[in-house]
Amino acid sequence: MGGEGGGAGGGQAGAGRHVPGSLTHRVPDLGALELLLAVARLGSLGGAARELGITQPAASSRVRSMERQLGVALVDRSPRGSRLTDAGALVTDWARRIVEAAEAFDAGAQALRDRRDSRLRVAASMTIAEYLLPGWLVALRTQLPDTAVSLLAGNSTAVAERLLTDEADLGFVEGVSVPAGLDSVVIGHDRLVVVAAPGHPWARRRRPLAAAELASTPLILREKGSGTRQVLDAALGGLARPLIELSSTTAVKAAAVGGAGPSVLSELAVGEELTTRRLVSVPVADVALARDLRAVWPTGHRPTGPARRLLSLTQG
Amino acid sequence: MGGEGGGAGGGQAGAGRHVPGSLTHRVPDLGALELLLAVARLGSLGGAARELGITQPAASSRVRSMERQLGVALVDRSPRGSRLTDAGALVTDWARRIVEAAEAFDAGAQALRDRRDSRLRVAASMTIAEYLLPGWLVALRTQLPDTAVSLLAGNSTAVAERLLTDEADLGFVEGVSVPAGLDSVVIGHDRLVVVAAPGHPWARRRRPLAAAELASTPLILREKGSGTRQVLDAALGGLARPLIELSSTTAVKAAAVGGAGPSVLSELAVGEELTTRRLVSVPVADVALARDLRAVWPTGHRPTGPARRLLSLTQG
DNA sequence: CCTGCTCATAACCCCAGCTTATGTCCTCAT
DNA sequence: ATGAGGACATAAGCTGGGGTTATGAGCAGG
Repeated sequence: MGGEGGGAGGGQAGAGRHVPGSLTHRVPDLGALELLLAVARLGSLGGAARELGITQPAASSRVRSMERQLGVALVDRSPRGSRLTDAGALVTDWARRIVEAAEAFDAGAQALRDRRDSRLRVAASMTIAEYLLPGWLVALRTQLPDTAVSLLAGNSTAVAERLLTDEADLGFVEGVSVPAGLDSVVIGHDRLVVVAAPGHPWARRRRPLAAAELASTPLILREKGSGTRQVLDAALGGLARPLIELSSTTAVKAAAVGGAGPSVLSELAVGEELTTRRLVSVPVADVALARDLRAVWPTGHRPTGPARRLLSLTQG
Repeated sequence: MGGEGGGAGGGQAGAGRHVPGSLTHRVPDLGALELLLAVARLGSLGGAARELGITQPAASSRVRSMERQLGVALVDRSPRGSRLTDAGALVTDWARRIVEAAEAFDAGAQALRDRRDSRLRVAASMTIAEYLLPGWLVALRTQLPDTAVSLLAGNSTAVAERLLTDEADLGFVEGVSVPAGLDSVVIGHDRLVVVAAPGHPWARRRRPLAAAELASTPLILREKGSGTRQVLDAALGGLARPLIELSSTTAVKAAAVGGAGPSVLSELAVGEELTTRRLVSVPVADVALARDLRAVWPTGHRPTGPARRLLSLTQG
């Protein structure tokens, strides 16, 4: 059952150097990955080729060069079809994650492009636009393939304004207060979580952390003024002590994962890291770090049509 | 501020069609995305070009064509640098997820290629190899850039055998029993979770589900014989009733997200869907769905060197 | 034994993306 | 002012990966 590989010619013995030569040279492009997924699903190179609208030789050669690039045999060709190797199955699963991320990217980008004149105009806060909306859009697309969605990202006030001036059909905001003139429904919660690398002492902690303790410990934080920083400061009473201040959520995450220290981040931003245990969430006692995520619309104008459909996708 | 775009020429009015034309034509390739991240980080096209080892005109044209492709202005060029547009910032965040998935892919693929003659040979069960290992390898690479890691995926018995015949330095298995002749340490838990689409009645449920109730409800399941199916059957006493049987975890997830019905899946497989609320976890009362994830090694041969380093990355 | 499915190989074509060389615009220091 | 320097844009020309058509070769089943 091993992740078998073999095949794929001899060539360079030895180890895998960490060549700086960017990913592009070591990871097949999206087209190839999609092709691989299609082969996995259909069990045939030719079939996959047909599905992607290319010819069979093209598919054949593409898969072959992918195998050469990776140095691993991915599919077992036989005169009556192709099945994935064990290694191929693994690779395909990893590939699927790339493709899913690409689909989310595509859905988001498309919404960003089609501004006015779309059949569904959504206005959303940054956090929601960043982490949640692409997934919803991918789902919506399976239900309403022909609905053009446009996305406008901004803060709560901007979202409210767009709705009230009828420049958007549906809005999403985070925070406790609902802007005036809008009806809303809670669709989820954004919780700030205290996180640490698995090696950090706090990671083993079972007794919840007290607010005072959190406030007195230097943390890896976003710069002052950022949304999450504001919430944290408010929850602690303006006391958060920075260990380092970084200007992007990603940089903060990277520092925390690297063990530089504990941090406080939106659950949405670290969900992945938590389930794969690159970061561990630390229980907290008496600090209010939860915010509601709400869908909003102008009072009275209950969402209908595509807006209603999107709304139903987001609700529990 | 709004996800501003504008710029990028006039051209086709109209909506966003859901052209089947594969992702490749709508999502920039990895090279372009890396370039965008570099521009975001460095604040300059030329700087980014230098970092990626290409020339400034190449970077300039690449970014431009990316903007043309997406129909959104991504960077604000000025004679003293380039900053991201608001829309650009959003796009960059989505791009980052693709690139991270690609890095995991790369780390995994590299480990799959470098079989013997590597300085660290890891044997892992499928689930761990699929969901956890790539992340660990990415992290390990930052600590030990020159260590070649090889990965062999199989079931517990295969992992044990590799370790005992000195074909692997460190193993990872899931399950309750530790194969004979191996020492182990628990590094995490894999819990099967009952999941449903947000619209499903169970999604709103607060009272935990009883085992009997779960056993009597038709579920979307992997085919009989799969790992997760076995665990579930065992926990329920061989009683799980299938609504549909599908042959891949992905297919099951897709069906569940689509609202076909509730399902039971590994927490690792649905972590992402849970945090973005495409799926909701249903509380369960009296069913034992947790398995330990363990690192294992031959009794006595405590991991040292790179193996120890990897182990420490995985521990809480 | 032929029909029909699979995959492989060969010869050719095209365009995306690279390079080098040069131009424009702005800023800052002399 | 004026010239040096940084950052981006434009213009040529080259190259290779990925596509196409055309054809061959294994294996299954009527």
